[in-house]
Amino acid sequence: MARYTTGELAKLCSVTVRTVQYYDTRGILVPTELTEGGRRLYSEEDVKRMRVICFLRDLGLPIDAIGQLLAEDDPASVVTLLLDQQAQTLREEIGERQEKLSRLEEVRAGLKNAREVSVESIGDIAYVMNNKKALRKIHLTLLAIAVPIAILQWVSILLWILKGVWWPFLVWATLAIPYAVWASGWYFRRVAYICPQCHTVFKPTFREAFWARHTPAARRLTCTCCGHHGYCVEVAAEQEVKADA
Amino acid sequence: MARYTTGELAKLCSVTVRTVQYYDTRGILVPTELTEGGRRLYSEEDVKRMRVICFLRDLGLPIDAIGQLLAEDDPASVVTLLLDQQAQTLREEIGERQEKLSRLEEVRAGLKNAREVSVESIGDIAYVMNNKKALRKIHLTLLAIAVPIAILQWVSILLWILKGVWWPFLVWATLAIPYAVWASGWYFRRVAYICPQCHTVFKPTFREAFWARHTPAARRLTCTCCGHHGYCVEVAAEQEVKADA
DNA sequence: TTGCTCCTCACGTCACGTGAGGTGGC
DNA sequence: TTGCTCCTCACGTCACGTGAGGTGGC
Repeated sequence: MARYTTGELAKLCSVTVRTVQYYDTRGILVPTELTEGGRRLYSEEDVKRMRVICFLRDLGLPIDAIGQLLAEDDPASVVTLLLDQQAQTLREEIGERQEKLSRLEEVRAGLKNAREVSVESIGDIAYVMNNKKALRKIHLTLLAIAVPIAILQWVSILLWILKGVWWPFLVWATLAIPYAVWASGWYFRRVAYICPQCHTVFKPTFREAFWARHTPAARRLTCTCCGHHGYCVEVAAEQEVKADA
Repeated sequence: MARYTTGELAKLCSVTVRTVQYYDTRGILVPTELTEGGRRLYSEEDVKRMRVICFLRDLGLPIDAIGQLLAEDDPASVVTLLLDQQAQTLREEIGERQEKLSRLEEVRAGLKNAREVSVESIGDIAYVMNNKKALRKIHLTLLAIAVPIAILQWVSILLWILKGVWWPFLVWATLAIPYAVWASGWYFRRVAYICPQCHTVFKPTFREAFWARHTPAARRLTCTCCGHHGYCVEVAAEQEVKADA
């Protein structure tokens, strides 16, 4: 009967001697024989077993699970479960990493837009990203508020032009202006801005915010903290401001 | 100036107290102040820094890298590199896991076809999977050998039917039969079979293999090791058999 | 004084890698 | 005798979790 030393087994299975020794101490693959000098000797069977261990290990199974599986009287019942679990784990790990990857891309995009790359600007990007869901909710709500008014506007205008009926437009105008002011107030109570200079989250006055130049994501404001004037990225306010603010 | 205890900071950043302590010992986030009693006190700045640390950590960056990044005078040059590296790492990890996942599915399919689920049958599946590339190469070579002969066959048959020229078919037939025997010999010297009973890789006699019933992946043979008769999965032989075999 | 929080060791996780110092076997 | 292989500790990896045993601070 052929006998292999630790080193020979290691070479046959493309692992290190240390790995073979480790599997012995863990009881995953115990040598068939020991020399008087205490050296491990492995049989042909052991080589096959080692190959199975490496194969399962390379699928990502933990070695303890492999050890238990190979010690089982009836592996059939365990192995399918184990493989299913592992498949599930792998899918989850892939999902996690894809999520991280897409967040990473977002950060890279954020850094390109940043004035300077500092710890604080990374903090700003983190803040904006964590805040995005809340901000989107506010935007969607505002849209839901604005859409019916816009519809009424166009209906009244069309009535005027096509039918010469002018009074619906007058009704619309008298209602729409206070409505728009109220909606703006509602909106600015719920959002805040990040100063790119001092990185503080601040709330501008209603008047300044209302008339300020803006892009879809930022507004040209004066920071209430450091006085810096420039485009500030919009975020959802931490909590609604109380009546006195 | 607001000061936060370890527990308060932990709550604000949704981490454990132990994590906060750990980041201190690692020098990633050292508290601004210590009480006389040796308790850590963190400032508002520290909270922001902790948030950045957690944000970057959640992208999968190692904390040492985060620590170095935040200690940098000019993070700009480092941060892009670091993020690019991390993106690369994540992509590789996703690739690895997808590869493992597809191998897992293969194993599950293999187990369904196995007669019984034992350590040896897992070994067989591993063997077949590792062996697949070599086997595919043999199959493709055989195909390359067979295709020209098949073309000649059809050309000669068509000549006979359409033009009444019969002699090309005769020439084809006299050449094709020895050629086919030679090709079969070439093929069977290069493949072997796994016995589903004793899990040995064996080579049948040419005569038995040539006449045996078969499917695309298996052949009905008698194991030269245990005498078991039944379908045996085809694999590429470890090395070409020498002249005397 | 009683809870609660915080402190510092120090071990455990997972699958080995990497020496250190010694020895078997050709 | 000389290399080469193998042996057993034992520490290191990574980011903390989990007690143990003690103490600060309200």
